[in-house]
Amino acid sequence: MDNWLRLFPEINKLTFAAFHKELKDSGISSTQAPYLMCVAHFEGCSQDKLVKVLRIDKGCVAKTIKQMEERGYIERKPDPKDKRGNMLYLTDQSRQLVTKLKETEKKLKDTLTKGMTTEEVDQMIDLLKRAAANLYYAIDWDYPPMFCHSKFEKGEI
Amino acid sequence: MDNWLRLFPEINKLTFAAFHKELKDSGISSTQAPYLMCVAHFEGCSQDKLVKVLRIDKGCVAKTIKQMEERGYIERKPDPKDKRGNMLYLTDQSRQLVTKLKETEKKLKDTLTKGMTTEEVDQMIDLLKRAAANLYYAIDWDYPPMFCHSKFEKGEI
DNA sequence: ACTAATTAGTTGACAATGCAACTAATTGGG
DNA sequence: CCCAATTAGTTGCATTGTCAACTAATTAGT
Repeated sequence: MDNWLRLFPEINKLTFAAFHKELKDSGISSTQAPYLMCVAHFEGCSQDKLVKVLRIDKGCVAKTIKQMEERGYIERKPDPKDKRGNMLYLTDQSRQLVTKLKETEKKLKDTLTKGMTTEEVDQMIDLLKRAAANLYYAIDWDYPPMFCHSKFEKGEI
Repeated sequence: MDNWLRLFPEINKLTFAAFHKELKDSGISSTQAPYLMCVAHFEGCSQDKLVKVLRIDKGCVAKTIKQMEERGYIERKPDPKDKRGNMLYLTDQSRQLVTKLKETEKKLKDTLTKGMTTEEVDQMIDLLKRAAANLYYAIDWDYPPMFCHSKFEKGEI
């Protein structure tokens, strides 16, 4: 079973497990963490932003955000410029969580790159970005990968 | 949103999408493909083998394998040496599918590594294996990653 | 300005996954 | 040999995710 493609789900699951461990008693699940981080980074953004950045179905985003709003982790205001849209914000409660999550992310990066030189880390990131871009162009998917600035307005992603 | 940790779920989703595209009319879903490939590689293995190799919950494996058996993609025989266990086999139907899946995997690897030198590909794989191992040791999970032979009997994974 | 196409979001059906409780078989320590 | 611990697998429940159909608002073509 020496198929290196399996390394991606493998690492994915391991990082999820790490988040899960850290967030056990925080009131938020490891699957919701990316939602929160995204809102933190793009405060006031639409739900559609999460769809594009996180590559999660819009139906799922709608349900999850609704739940997170009910539990007090996200505030949703109607967009004055577009009556269809919502604008997403952190709450006081979730702002603390975000700082904690950022620390967790940092720790996770340190763990993952343990024993690697800075050159190796840089090259790994570079290769992964190229891999993501390659896949995107081959697949003809809706949105370019996060790190492909090409089609995105203002290069804000 | 320049967090390179996001590259892992990103690439993961893109590869899944690629498989999804190829398997649209094959009778099997892109989530079931890994199950099939694993049984192909370890014919006669137990369900627990899939749990360890694919890092999927045993309950989920039980349900999915049951469904795949009903649909004629996997045959399940009782293990004569252990009355609790099953032994998993491909069927004639799924054997064809496996050859197709192997081709898809190969194409996907070619796509992903497009524009990379063989040295770069080798280094990427090496770095990913090290990352997976790092995470595993930090997290204290049940099973070592696929590419960590340490704890596995006979080095068969 | 009017219709057509697109876009943001919601909802419901359903598949996939994870977790916990459970059964039954096996292994190990005294 | 016997009881405790472990192991393989099943089942039910909750969460997360995808897909498709839908509403309502916006944009674009003519």
